[in-house]
Amino acid sequence: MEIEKIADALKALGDPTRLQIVALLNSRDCCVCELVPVFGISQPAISKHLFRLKTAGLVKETRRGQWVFYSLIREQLETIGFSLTHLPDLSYKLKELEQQGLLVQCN
Amino acid sequence: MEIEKIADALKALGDPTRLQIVALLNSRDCCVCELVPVFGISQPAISKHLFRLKTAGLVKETRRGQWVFYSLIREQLETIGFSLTHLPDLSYKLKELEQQGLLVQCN
DNA sequence: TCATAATATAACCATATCGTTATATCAATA
DNA sequence: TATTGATATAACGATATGGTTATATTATGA
Repeated sequence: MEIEKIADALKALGDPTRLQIVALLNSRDCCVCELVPVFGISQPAISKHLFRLKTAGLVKETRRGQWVFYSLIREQLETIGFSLTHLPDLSYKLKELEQQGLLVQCN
Repeated sequence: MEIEKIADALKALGDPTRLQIVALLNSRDCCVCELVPVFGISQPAISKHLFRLKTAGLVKETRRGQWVFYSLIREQLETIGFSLTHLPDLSYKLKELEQQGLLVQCN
């Protein structure tokens, strides 16, 4: 892959919110409505981050009825030479929200 | 490592010039005066990119007399989960400049 | 010690980035 | 079909980024 494309993907990963989104998606696919309450930012901000990751070829979306789920494209991460194994497991954030009843039932 | 630190290092890598600098340093340590002619940008611009990489903990500097050589901190790249093996070998750029006599004799 | 070469820092500017709020789009359902 | 909920897009603003030129710093050598 051209070095500019790799740089673009690394830049997409080089934001704390997006990198945490990627870490979450590493534990399981997530719906936009699940990601919003994890971070203290607006739904449009989350949508834009997801769009940025999608543009870099790092995630793909799947609509399930009303909801849109995002998942990692692991081959692309492999292609740019980035390994997820060094990222912390953030799935506890989703679990906490779920226990507090702050997640919409989207699946 | 905290995810913010990883994101910061990935952001440092997420610029085409800096990623190419890293690719060059992967082939051998380089002096600032060698890097300047490789890219079409000014010496201060190169210095700032190197400072950014240094701040992210990705490179270190060693002064040899008049010249300052930069080298990769490979453990840090490993720590953030980034592998250099997918980067193209850019050492030909230095070789071309050398053959054209456009490199200062700095070692 | 003074001139020169290499590098770093300062000040500045144009553009990109990342957030916001408001609004549009799309699917589900009463 | 009208309403509601989820998501995307538009428009905007504050700050970050990456380049420039000018200047300061540091080391070498006549």
